[in-house]
Amino acid sequence: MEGTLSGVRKGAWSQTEDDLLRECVQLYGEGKWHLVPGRAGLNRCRKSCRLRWLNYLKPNIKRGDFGEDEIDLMIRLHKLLGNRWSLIAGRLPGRTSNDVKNYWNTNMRRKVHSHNKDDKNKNNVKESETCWKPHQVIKPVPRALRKASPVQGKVMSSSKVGVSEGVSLGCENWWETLLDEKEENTAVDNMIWFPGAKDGAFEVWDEELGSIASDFLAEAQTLTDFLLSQPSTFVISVAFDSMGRDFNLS
DNA sequence: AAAACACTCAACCGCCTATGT
DNA sequence: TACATAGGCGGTTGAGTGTTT
Repeated sequence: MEGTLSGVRKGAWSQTEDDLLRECVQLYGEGKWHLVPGRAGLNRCRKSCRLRWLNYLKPNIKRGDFGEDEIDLMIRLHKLLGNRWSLIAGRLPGRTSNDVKNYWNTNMRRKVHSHNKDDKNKNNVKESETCWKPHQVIKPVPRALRKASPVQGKVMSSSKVGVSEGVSLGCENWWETLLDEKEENTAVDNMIWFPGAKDGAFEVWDEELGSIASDFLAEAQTLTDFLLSQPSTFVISVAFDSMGRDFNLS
């Protein structure tokens, strides 16, 4: 794994390198990763430095096994967001996207696999005892509603889902009405939409995906209930995160 | 005891997007 | 508008370690 081809060191980080990187970040702060190798005196590429810091050296990184609550939240988030590991990790304090991804790929994949086998055998084990079954991932498709005008922009259609182009949201401050009743917020030409894409773009879920989202809504009479219920509040905060806005439910 | 196999996780790679010129 | 550069992300790899045979 280790090598110095093209002059840049690769492979596992030594204690000395870790110390240099830590010192550099403490001195200059995070960011400007292209300057870090020079500043720290490291023969590593910017990406390697960034990754090492984010996944290993950064303070408050939680090590060790995932707790039950973390796993539960991870499953819910994955159900909603798909393989958006950084977003999922953002909702799991102290966990990195790499941790989440690794955990999912090792533990959860195996569970899916074993579940499929179980299905074939059709034994008497109750669903609640198997704890887990493969779910259909809601993979939101970002639509063209850029941050320049996340409010007054248009929800662009996708021929795949067959929605009329350019549905105006007609909502000056959409986040202010986010907590209104679901009828007002979810129905756009038979589609369910949520803000939540990167950089303020909206994401639109078609009816099929919406039916899965309804799992989350099942226990709530209104969207307000849904959004305010744990752990679904991340839906809002993800949206606010992505728009660079602070969000506080209290 | 040792070989084979399975698993974990740190790290790399390539791609995409945002931003600056 | 086009290009260059940086930041960030998900997918994948492979060395190290643990377990089984």
